[in-house]
Amino acid sequence: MSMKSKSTSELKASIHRVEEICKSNKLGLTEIRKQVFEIIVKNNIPIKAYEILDKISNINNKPSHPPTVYRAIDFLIENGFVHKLNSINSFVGCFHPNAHKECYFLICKKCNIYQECCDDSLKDRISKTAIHNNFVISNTTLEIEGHCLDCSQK
Amino acid sequence: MSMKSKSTSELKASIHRVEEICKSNKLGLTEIRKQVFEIIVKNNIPIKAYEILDKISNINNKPSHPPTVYRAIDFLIENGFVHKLNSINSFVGCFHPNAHKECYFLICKKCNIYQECCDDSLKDRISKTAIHNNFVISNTTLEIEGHCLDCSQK
DNA sequence: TAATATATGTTATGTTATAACATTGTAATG
DNA sequence: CATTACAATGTTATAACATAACATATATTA
Repeated sequence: MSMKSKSTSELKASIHRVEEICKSNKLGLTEIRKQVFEIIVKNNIPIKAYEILDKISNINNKPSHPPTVYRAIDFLIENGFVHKLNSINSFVGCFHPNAHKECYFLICKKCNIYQECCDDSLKDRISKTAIHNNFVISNTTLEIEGHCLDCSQK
Repeated sequence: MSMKSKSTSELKASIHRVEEICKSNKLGLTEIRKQVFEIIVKNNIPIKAYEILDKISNINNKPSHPPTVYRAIDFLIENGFVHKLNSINSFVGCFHPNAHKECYFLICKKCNIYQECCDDSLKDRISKTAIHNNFVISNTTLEIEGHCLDCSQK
């Protein structure tokens, strides 16, 4: 699997999917939340909160404030539409929301492209590790940093 | 494996081990670096940089500044004596430095006790996932948050 | 000893995130 | 319809986390 960025149609589909999920679950996908989601998914690399803030301010032609952005992000994360990459304080869109609540990531340090890598065998292995330690998982952060194929060949 | 805190003898051994490694590798384990390491390992839960700062200031009876602490932390992380938990912006001591450069963690959200869980099968699984994606790993963050046995029974 | 490298001190500032409270919009209920 | 309640957003301020830049000190070695 390559780490190329998403196509326009993939982006559209992703946005449409979120709209549908919100509609059917009666989640308030307000204008700001939608704007923030679109900014995040259209960015093909992880984006920072204050970068979103700048973009939102530009779109709406008036300054926005951090809480506005962080609240929207919270909403999007709570509902599985967006993930936070703790290792780089950045946010990425989820391209299969509802498939699972946890996502694992490969993050290229050179080109910053990221890739979800949530295969079941990995999930199982983490689950077994937790069980082995009598531990009940609430959430998992797995972020693998390194170099993607393209960047490691250069 | 329980998540109880380390015994005094384990702490002493841990500190002594670091001293030995530094001596044999000619790493400058200065007074401040040693103080910061001891503060981190003696704390049986993950500790934050500014908590370390307070403790250092108290020990030395004079105010220290953030760069002093962050530099010491950098040194300790570079040499594998300490790890950062990105999901909670906190630091923990490593009780088997040099065994491997990566560590995986279970972190109890209730009592904050943490547990290293670096078994090979998990490491292999992560490694395979990377290979499958043509990805070359430089570093991995795996932090499993949830509840330990004691806290999930209460 | 002079030159160099390593570590620390100090000031300031950059970056990331949230608290607290006011205001607005909207839906539900009497 | 007015009232209440709730959800969302606006706004100001500040908390929490981290580093840049430059000065000073300490140790190493040519």
